[in-house]
Amino acid sequence: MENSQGFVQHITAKSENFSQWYLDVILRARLADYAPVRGCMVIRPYGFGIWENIKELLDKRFRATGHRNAYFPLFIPGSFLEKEAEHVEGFAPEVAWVTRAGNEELAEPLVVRPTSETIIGHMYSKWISSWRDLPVLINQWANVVRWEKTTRMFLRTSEFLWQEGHTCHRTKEEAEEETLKILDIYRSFISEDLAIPVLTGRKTEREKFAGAITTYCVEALMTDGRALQAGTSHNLGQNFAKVFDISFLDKDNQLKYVWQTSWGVSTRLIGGIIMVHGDERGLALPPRIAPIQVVVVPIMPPPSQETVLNAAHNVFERLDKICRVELDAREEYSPGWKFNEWELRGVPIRLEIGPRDVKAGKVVLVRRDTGEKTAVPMENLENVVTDMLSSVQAGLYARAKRFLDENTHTVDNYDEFKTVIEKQRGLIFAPWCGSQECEVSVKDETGATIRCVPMNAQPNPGKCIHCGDNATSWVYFAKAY
RNA sequence: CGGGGCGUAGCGUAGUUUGGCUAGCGCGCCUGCUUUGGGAGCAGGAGGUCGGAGGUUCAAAUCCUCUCGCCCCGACCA
Repeated sequence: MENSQGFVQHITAKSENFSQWYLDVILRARLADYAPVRGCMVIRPYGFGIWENIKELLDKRFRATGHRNAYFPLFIPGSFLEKEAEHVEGFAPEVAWVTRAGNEELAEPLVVRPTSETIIGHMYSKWISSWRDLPVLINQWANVVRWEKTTRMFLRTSEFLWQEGHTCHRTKEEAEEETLKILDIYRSFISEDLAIPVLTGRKTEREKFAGAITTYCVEALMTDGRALQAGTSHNLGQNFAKVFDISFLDKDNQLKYVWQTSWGVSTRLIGGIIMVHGDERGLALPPRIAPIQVVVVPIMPPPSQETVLNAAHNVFERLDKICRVELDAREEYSPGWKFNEWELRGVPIRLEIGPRDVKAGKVVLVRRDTGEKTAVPMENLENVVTDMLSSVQAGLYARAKRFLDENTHTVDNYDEFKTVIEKQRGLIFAPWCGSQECEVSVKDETGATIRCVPMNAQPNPGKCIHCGDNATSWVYFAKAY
């Protein structure tokens, strides 16, 4: 794309100041705005449109695997949170409390849910009594509140939207299978629908969910070289079942605790989309989740106004049957202004139609990922648009995949490790002895954390990057959001 | 939570050091005419009391105290 700087007058250069660029894109593309409450944001219609598409596509995948949606209360009795030791310790510092209603002090203070394991566990203990009641496969789309000290739009806000799945199983094996099944749904959803390549793996003891026995995760690499945890799937074992007494009589007439899982992704995914696909011109949205997939911009100098507008309406009607299309016929903005605006807002395909095109029976298509322009005969319109939407989706994925590959470094000595983290960032694949001491030391000394232990860890030779003892596995390190 | 920076019209800012403001400018907005294939032009017009509270002073955007919020770097964290 030539002259890319000249067109973008309203956002900070991505190469100059990534953080500021990120915020500018969000505000200028009208994805979200600051709320009058500390750490909170308003998700505007365009940003919420992305979330609605994410919801729809993910929900389909959940339903297809037997999950059903439900809704549990926003308020949780304060005492619930304290029942699971690790869980309290993990969440206590960031929990918001309700202690008063009107002028009355509440007999038992309530917490605003930071996550729903406890209250759902409480209900499950009422609902489950026999092995025939299992499995329970419930998901909830909800808001949660975590009083974070440092907030950042979409990545970490005091309140955010997410889905949380909570399941109960008869056996340990079934629970593990569910945990991994969900991890795979996340992996395929994020790579196929969001066009973001991810790593899958297991969290270390230090990084896992408070109260889980194992946490699996999908990690993505942002274009500033930092990793983003995009989703997690936890095997909760029987920790919560024991605390909330979720038990059942098994086939062998023995009373047993259920085996549970929980898993979630949040509006943070939108932050990931921005940071993976965005460029100097602003947002670039993968077609599958773009609220507007094609924007029709008519170019109508005076004598031809009616002809062009009619043709544009006709094109709109045709495309409306096959994709999410919008006609931008506003007269108060020039075509050039609209081009820049819709690029900033990340619309995958722009369709230009002017007097010359009408005369020639063509339209011009411009794709957001490459800027490439194509003149298309009117009669092929639907086919070409459909193909181009797939092609943009694939193009964005390919570009992100190339970036991930080029920024994943295999390193086996600590000096090189430190240099790479400091100068190039990205992911570092390195051997680790498995001790928390080394994990913490590396973090203190370099700022990098272990993002995940890969799923199919081969028996690996090698010496721990930090202490030099025999490595138990090769793991991915990165600076993370 | 620590260090640094910033809050003046919808947005971006000048003015703050050295109080004197009737707060200046650009974009955007409104009206009209001309325009329309990469952020159109001209003319006219509306809009701010300087994040908030208190104080010093004849006089405060400007000085002092407190407070709220945002950004950056770090710490912490699902």
